[in-house]
Amino acid sequence: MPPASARPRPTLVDVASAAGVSKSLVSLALRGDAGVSERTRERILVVAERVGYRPSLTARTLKQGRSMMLGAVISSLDNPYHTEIVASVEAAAEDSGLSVLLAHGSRDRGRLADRVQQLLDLGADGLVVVSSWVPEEVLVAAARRAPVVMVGRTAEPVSGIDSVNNDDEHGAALVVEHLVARGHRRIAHVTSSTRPAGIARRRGYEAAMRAAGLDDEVRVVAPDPVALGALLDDGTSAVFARNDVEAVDVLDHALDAGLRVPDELAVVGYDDTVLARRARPALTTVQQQRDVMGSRAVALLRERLDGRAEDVHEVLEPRLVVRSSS
Amino acid sequence: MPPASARPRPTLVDVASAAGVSKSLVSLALRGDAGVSERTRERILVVAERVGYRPSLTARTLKQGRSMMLGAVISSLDNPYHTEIVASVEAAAEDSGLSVLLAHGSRDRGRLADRVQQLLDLGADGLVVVSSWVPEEVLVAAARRAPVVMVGRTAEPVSGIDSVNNDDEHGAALVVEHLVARGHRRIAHVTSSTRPAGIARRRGYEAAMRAAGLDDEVRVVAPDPVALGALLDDGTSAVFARNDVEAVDVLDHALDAGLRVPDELAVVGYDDTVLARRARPALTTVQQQRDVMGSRAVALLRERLDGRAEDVHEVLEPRLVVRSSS
DNA sequence: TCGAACATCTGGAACGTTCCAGATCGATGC
DNA sequence: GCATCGATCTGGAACGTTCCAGATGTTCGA
Repeated sequence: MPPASARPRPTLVDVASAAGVSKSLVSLALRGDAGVSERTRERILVVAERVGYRPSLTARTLKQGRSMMLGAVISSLDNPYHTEIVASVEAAAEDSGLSVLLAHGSRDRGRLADRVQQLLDLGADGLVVVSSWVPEEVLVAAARRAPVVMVGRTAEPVSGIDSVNNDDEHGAALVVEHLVARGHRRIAHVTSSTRPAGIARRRGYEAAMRAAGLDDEVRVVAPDPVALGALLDDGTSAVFARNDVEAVDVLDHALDAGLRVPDELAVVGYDDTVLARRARPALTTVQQQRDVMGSRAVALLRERLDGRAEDVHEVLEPRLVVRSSS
Repeated sequence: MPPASARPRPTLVDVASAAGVSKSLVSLALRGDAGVSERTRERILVVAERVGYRPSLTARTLKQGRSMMLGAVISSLDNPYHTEIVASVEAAAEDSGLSVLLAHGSRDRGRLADRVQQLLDLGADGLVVVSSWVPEEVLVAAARRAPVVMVGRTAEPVSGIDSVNNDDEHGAALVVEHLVARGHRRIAHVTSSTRPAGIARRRGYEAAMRAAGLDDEVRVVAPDPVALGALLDDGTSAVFARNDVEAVDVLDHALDAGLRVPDELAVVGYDDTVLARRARPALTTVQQQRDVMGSRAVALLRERLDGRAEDVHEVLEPRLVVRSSS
């Protein structure tokens, strides 16, 4: 049953007996405790190295009741927006001496819920959720076990969950204002999303259109070929898509239809992912300060671990990034 | 120090005393052991549910010496090729009742080595490595603690590490043969890679060119603007890029330069990622059976856990996927 | 010279499981 | 009526750490 190669891994006791001291002393020495003489410490370090000792995080976590490890739950590995947030969370965690373990669960709510439980059962000290698909009640329950922060999604008022988000409504308004300033009036919004962020962006679009006196021009369409085809035929001069992925679709569609971008059609996205930079022409889009999101998320978790009880919801101001597609 | 909300989580003992039985019985009941009477089992399940009991994976792992958990190490979250492999590993692991924890470490060798150690220290039963940046000696050492399989990269002969890879040389040859059959002679290879897969693809390209009697046409250039510009000026009629990411760059460059693809320039990639499907025109590329890679990787780990001692290196045959860019 | 203070080290309990060896008890076979 | 058996349950050791309470030995001041 055990692998053929399985020499049982050395423990503190092995190091201790090899060095002729007690296991407690080995533990102290390896953790750099002050009350260990320099000579002994060095001898112990050498022996530990020689026998290939590595501490068991499992045992340590069990004893200490904390793991120095954060869990990150992510639903999509193929949306750069999510993965870039995770990367920024990792960077921030590392600065705090914490490490991050990722659990991935597609858009399957049940599976995502399992992954949340798994991270908690493993002893994660906190959870960063980068997914709008994890059911909120699962997170509320999770928050009773360890601090939870949602990134890119705002939690319900008194759920026990913190959140870091950008102001999607305002971001959408920035886009509309930009297009209006460029002289556009027929500005359509392309979205397929029923997720909170998508809804907020749509609301922001509609409000900004009304504010610009363009109530009659409000037009929301799905990103499917038929709807897009109709859109391009009816004199629409600018399209604001709910995210970069869908903006790129619109772009491709317009170029295939022989339209010149941005002269005949302006296209704007949201998220400022690598897709926007890579697109031809490069996409105008909305930037969400993802690096700040990561570090704020980690900061919020640490505050909770230090005892904060009230929920905190941070909202970051988005910035318009103008490129050549508008 | 402990969070204000911290009610210590219930343990087996709590459930046991609430149900008026021993902790051993609770353990047996929750794990579905046969020797527990139906009546008691049910009572225990109810009580466990009521007090919100969840087993500690940490304690279980410590006691059992195995975690039912695989670790996956990945260096880049933004290359769809890697993330799609991870997704296929996850699917395969789930079928075996194992879960997968991801550790991400960019292209920082030191950090990746740390992540490998962390997964092992946490008790991962096996490691899937989807990164060419983890130093091989780190993996060789890791393989003494738990089975390790590399995906998309072939291990050294007797390292104790298994691998699942595709035949990059053959894949590159397929591309060249396809282009030759289409009448191309000036076929250049675009690559920037010093990684094993990149090198093998280049070797395959060169060999296939020679086999087609095109020794004089062998041309390898870096994917930078200057080199690409020169390439497009000198009558090159087809470009084979080392992966889809770079193929898309070539595509953009060619289109920007006013070339028609595929009429004036054929472009072919490698990996068959979502990028290839999305590109305009859609990219001809090489498919690597990523789903098979994931399930073979998990299968190899399981065999090791069951005692296999010899290294196994699986090589899958790649398939050409012809789309409209060639 | 003696106790105190300090530096250094040790033993054992505890963390929450699993699992082995055995306890308990009613039913069964003879 | 007695040993045996099976079904059901229990106690305690063990996994590899950490950490507390204390042991040991050395040095110092008076």
